[in-house]
Amino acid sequence: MSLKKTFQALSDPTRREILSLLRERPLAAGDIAARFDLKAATISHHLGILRSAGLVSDERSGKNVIYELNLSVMEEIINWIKTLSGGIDT
Amino acid sequence: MSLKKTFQALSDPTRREILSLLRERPLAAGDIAARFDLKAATISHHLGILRSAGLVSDERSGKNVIYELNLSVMEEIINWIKTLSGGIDT
DNA sequence: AATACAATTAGACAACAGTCTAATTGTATT
DNA sequence: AATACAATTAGACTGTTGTCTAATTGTATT
Repeated sequence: MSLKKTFQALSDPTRREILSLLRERPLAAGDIAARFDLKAATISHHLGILRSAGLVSDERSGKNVIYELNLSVMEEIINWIKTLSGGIDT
Repeated sequence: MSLKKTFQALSDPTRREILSLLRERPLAAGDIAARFDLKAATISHHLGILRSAGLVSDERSGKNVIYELNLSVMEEIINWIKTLSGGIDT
């Protein structure tokens, strides 16, 4: 997972909001879509980008596809910032 | 400075490399441009985006314009990640 | 097996981003 | 004040992004 992909994925407000929703618990694609004023197809597209950036994982459960937050990629970002700042203490 | 602007600015590899260059010391726009296979106008454009995202500050010094890294915006990113992870220990 | 529900994929379209060349602005030197 | 140097701005062009509607796939229910 490249930093480019990660930052690009995080640059969209809708995608950041999706991640925030997943903070509490995993959710089905439909449940996520229901929270936005966007078509389900659009949300599916955003979920695809998040998945491809490694920010979420997905698993089918019957008719639904459950999405779950994956925070490990965030480590990469933090490490990159650390190299920039020469090891700032956050 | 919005997260959108910040992440968008960081999503471009050239801009990330510029920030890395500025890690050591402030540099003139021309010195930065000299490190890349891109036209000076293009680099100037990138510097404008970094400035507008608050990631660098600039100051004119005679004929040159000196760019300096500004890390304070990174705090915002880290804080956002922290809210997502519910206070992960990095 | 037929129908319905959940989600994704395909294709179209407007808006935006990264690059270039050419023109412009700002500062210093002669 | 004329010229040269450093940097930015303007305008054009191509490629990418976010959204939509329509069509498709996958799974469950009847």
